[in-house]
Amino acid sequence: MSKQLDTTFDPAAIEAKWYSHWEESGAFRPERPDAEPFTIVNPPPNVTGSLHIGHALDNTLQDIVIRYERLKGKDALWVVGTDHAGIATQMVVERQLEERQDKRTNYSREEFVQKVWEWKEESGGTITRQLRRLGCSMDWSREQFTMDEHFTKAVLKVFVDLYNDGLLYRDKRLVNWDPKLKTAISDLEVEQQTIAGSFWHFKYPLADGVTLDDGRDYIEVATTRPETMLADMAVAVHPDDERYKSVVGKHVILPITGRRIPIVADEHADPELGSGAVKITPGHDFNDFEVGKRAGIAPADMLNMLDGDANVCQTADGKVPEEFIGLHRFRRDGVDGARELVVQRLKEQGFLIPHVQKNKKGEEVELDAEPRQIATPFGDRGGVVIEPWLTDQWYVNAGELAKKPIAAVKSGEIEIVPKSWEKTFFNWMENIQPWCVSRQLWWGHRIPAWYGDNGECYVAMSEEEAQAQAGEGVALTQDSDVLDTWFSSALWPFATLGWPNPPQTGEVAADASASDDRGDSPQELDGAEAPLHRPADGPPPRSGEDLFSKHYPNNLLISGFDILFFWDARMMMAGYYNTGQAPWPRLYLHGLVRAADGAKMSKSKGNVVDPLGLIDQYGADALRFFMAAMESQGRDIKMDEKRVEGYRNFATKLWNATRFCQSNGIGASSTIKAPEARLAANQWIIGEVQQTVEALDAAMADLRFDAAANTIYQFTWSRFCDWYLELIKPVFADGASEIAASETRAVAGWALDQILVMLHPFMPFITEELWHALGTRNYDLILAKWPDPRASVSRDATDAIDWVIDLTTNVRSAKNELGIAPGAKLAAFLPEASDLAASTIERSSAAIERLARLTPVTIGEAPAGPAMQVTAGGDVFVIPLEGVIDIDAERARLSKALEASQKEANSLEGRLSNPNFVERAKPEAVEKAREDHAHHSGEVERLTAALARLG
RNA sequence: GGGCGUAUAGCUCAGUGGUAGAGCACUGUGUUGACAUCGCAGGGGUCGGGAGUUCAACUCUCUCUACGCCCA
Repeated sequence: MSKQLDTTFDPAAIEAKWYSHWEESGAFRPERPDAEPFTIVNPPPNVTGSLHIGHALDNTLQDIVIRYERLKGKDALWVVGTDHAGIATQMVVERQLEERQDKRTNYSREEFVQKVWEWKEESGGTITRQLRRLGCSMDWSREQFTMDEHFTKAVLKVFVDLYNDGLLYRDKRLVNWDPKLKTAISDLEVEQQTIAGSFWHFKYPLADGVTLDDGRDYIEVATTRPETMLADMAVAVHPDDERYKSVVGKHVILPITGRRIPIVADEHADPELGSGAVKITPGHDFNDFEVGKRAGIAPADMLNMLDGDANVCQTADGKVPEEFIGLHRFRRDGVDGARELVVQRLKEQGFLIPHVQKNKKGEEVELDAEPRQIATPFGDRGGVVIEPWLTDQWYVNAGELAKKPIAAVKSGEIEIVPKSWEKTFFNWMENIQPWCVSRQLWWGHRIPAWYGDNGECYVAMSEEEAQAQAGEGVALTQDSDVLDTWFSSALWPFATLGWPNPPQTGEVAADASASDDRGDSPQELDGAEAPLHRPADGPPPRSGEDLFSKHYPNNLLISGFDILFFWDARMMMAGYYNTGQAPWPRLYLHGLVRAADGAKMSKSKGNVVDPLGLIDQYGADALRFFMAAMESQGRDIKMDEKRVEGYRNFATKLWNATRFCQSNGIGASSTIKAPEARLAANQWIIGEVQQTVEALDAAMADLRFDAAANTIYQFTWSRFCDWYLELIKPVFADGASEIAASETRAVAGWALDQILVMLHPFMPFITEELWHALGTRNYDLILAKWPDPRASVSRDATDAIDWVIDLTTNVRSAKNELGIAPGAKLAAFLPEASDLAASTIERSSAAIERLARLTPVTIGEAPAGPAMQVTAGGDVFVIPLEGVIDIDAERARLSKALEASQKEANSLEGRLSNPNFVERAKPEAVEKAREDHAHHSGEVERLTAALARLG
């Protein structure tokens, strides 16, 4: 039953209604057991997060794809869920405790984790509600969480498998330690920032009376981190450095600690840099760690001088003076730390070499240190300087796991779109380092490793299995760490589909054979055109369904490029390792959404645009369309609210066009195939629909979201609304042919339906509303069938309409330039009519009168007197203008056109007279040049004559 | 230091080996009861600079400049 549409379109009034209708009816994953599968997994947002503009982009693109594939009849599955987000979530809960002057360590591990679960229950629905507001058609009935029981089981299995295959191991080496969060983090979670710092130069006195060749009794070293000298274990010089050759193998006595350390030769020391000698602190610097190992120092013997908070602690040799113990590594909150005290003591003892520089007046001044810009590592979550720290952690042999993904991208088995990211991908994957996967947190997947009294390690799925390995009576303690969140999310493409459980053999979709009672309703004249599918009676679950077999590998992954390494690459590694297959054949990477001025959005800058605010203001459809239209491959999107507004206007335009149709008896169409049409305008619009579907399909196949959006936008507004609706208005005038009106109602209703289907992936809410407003439907638009016009339209008909459009545009333009009232109806004469002109004037006089406002149109000579000339295709109309004519204005108009044609003709003439062009250019190009030349020459002739006639 | 990307109309951006398009903004105008969240018409660009390849370059190659991002 069609219903009268309100005169204004109010997005808020329809969005909630349709979303809950879709979700409740199971439309997001209709029962299609025999259909080709199409699968996307959603990048799981942090469970306690909320929707930001980047999510809006990412999810809009995915929803467009999934709705498109669903309309094309596929068994489209969009897997959704949330990520437990170890560090982020634990931080949120800890912050809440802090607000109450409470802290995590006041609780047992179990109590704290319980609090996190409570918070997850409380806030976990926020982002999923927001995704619904955006219109995302995910399969909520199977919503996943990375700490669900089945998912956790998969995580443990992968850990155990990797361990048993020797690809995951425990190792003592330097890690990136975040002293604020007190956990290790991976290389990817470290961000290098350049900050202002200092470069100090010190004297390290040589031991045993040794001197350098130049007589000095010390070696000069320089450092940006003086505090680490408390754990120095060597001084390195380049093996070829003549200045130091004589002292290699000798020793220095460290000031402050009095530690006796060797001078070693190592190529790490750069003779060009500073003095050429560098202090070596293997326990607190990644480069020094390697130097230390080369110098024969075992990691276990490397001195450590910092605790987990990065406060100074006693080294194993007990040489750190008491006054340093407990100091923070450097000045913090206005309190000096070990760095400042080391500098002070060295200066007092005469070991500081001052930095001399000139001040503004040109006078030499002495500073303790040289000011410098220093690349400094920061933790991406905690925001404090990372401390390289020697600990035992679990590592994944990423280099081994990266091999298959690299080969897959090289061979094209996995396509990265846009391709320009491939190089970045290879660059990282080919230089990948062992991945530190253990985290010293409480919230997350606990590492399935148990230790015996003597440190023996047992890795197993459960404590029982570990106990079985260890044997009776061995007391076991479980590793207290949890896994990196990305270790689990790497399994998302398959663990969400039931992996590793073998498919259940139970009855599959018992009602699959339920009667097929569609297609026989009066609406479905074309029986074969029934919708392929319909929603299940209720949402799944469908026990026994083997999702993994059917939906893995997935078909596509869409993500921001910012998580290419964090997530996408690791899914590839996990996919190949665990399933032997790529997780998906295609990876689409989109950019960032930036603020209007191009700056990165950030809370601290206060330039964050809230997508929910935009939805409130313009509607979800407008925001979605904006995202699609702006998404060209490989470029960031700048926020442009005016443009969102423009797409809200587009929605209003469609709304009003539909109201017009309603008021003329145009309603829901009954066929998917284009209706039979005789009238030129109707044939023309059918042809236009056909072209639009083809262009849209091509754009979607290439994932050109901008091209797809623009295609349907232009068709709807510039073709359907601007021309077609105007062309058919005369058909509904009083006294017009009922046969013509009837045909036009059928075609217009059909064309409008095709618009709704094609636009639906981009603007799901308004299209569904209009779909139902136009008449009774057997199924919702979300489950309709993609256009398939299967029509052939006559060239004569489309030429006729193109001719009318050309005529109309030219008449309007001429009137405008001559200052003639746009509404004025004028008589026109066509001295020499082409066949096309003659038949079109015959068939479409009403349209010519209404649009071009020419009536009557006479084929024959015009009476003598002032007139203007207007062309349509090759036909030249003469329009007498006695009384209203402004001869000067018409002369100016013709002169301008003449000048343009003359210029074109000259240019083409030049090209055609160049033998090189005629001989060597493609024949089509030459032919086109000839045609254009003929046309412009003709115009020159015509316009010259017309000007002469004006006098 | 290495890698990648971008420079096209006032703004935000598409684009193709045969001398350029969209949306917004701007100017003029308002005729037909879908729509002023609109219609119609129009102005506006030596496609960052330079060189090369080509009959032909905004499009391909090199180079320079500016900006951005990633990695070290």
